[in-house]
Amino acid sequence: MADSFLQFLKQRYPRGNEQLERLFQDFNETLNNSEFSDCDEEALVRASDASESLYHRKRKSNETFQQWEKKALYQCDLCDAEFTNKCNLSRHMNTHTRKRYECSKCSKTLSRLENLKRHEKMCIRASKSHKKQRQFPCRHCGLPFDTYEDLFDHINVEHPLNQTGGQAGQVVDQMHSITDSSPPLSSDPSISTLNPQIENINPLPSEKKRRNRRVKKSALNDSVNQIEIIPEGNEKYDLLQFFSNVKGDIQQIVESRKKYMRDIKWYLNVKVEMERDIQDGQTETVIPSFRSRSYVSLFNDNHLEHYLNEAYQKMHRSLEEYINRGSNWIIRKVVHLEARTVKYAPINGSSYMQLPSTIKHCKGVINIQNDDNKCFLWSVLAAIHPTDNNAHRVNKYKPFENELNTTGIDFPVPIKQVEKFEKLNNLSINVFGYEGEQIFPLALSKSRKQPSKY
DNA sequence: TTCCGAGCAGAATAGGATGT
DNA sequence: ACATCCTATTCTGCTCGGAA
Repeated sequence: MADSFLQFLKQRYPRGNEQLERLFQDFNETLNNSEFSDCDEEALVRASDASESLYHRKRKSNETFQQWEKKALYQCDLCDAEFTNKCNLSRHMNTHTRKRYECSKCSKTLSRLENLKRHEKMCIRASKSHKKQRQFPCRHCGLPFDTYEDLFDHINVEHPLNQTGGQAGQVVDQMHSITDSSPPLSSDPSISTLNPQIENINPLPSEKKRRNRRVKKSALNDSVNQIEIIPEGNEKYDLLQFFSNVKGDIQQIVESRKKYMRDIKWYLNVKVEMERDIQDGQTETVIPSFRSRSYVSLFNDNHLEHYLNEAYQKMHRSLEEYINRGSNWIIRKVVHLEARTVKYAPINGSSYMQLPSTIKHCKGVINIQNDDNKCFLWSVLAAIHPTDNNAHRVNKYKPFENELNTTGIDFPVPIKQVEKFEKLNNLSINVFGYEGEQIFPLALSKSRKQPSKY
């Protein structure tokens, strides 16, 4: 009761002045000294009145403790944030789905509609943006577009494969096979059309056949899942057409994984075979991958289509940059598109879990078998106090537990507190993640005062 | 001259609360 | 449920002064 009341006071006056903070402190000490009994509500309310008289908020609430206690608390499933108002919880969820609102004047995106409106009032670049040259002209008709996404849609609708004569999506009678020696794709989205003869003789695969072109791989009890979609017919030679054709497939894959895992993280990866001429008439062939960024799709969000468009743009842009940067690379064919999904769980250091075998057997990682939430602490101590035998046992590090200052650090340690921990203990710490057989940094030390100690 | 840190201002983020 | 206002906090870019 008393603790609960103190929590009420703190919530009601979240940013008290110095005097009020002192009062909280005294009040807390009083509680600890048991001068108040837990049932002495009247005394607590008197203390509340005293605190209220010290702090005048602009918008004063008349809510009583009893009213406050009755209020339902709405908790976010993803980050444990609590709200007294359901609407605010709903609004808060946008921070997880990363919904953005784009300024029509400068294309900047903001997190909330109201913030966008405020921004637009101040946006001094309005007049400039109207004069801004559109960056993505179509090479077929010259029509300019603001975004690659718009250009992509335009080409798919207005200039399909038959731009120079064929209609790949409609001609179904001529079933001549196509060889991999067909002419290469252009790197420019607006000239994605290939040899018109090929377009005419090579129809798109039937829907039934297309369903059979998926190759599934999974790991870690199916929590990590990869589905490869193999291009067929002209799709091999027209990346945009391929993207357009498999969009439904990807949507279906992501939706079904969401049904299975609830919240998921996913990304796309396209592999493209490329070649170039080298000396003496020989050619060099490579199969680079072009990855989209990672997306989080929550159970109830509906931004998949937008994410897909963005993912396609990102991959295509990477491909273009690769070609422009490289030495005479030309595209031979699209090998496949991978859709990789993994269960989404917000990152926190937590307890022991088995490592993937590739990491487990590399002999370079200590996986401490703790049953508490202090895996971060044990990991740091393992680096400071290396041991030859049974390095995975917590007991090896318990004697040193008090060496580290963990004031104000939560366990499991959130990524955002790593820097605070570094400062408290004068250490440099890097945190890495592992997903889809790739290691990536989650937190890199900003400390410049000394080289990485650990 | 360059680098670095402190301080400042403006903008963005996001929670509390209220009105419709 | 949604729109909106208010506002503390955080982020970011810029300037400036001191030290090397």
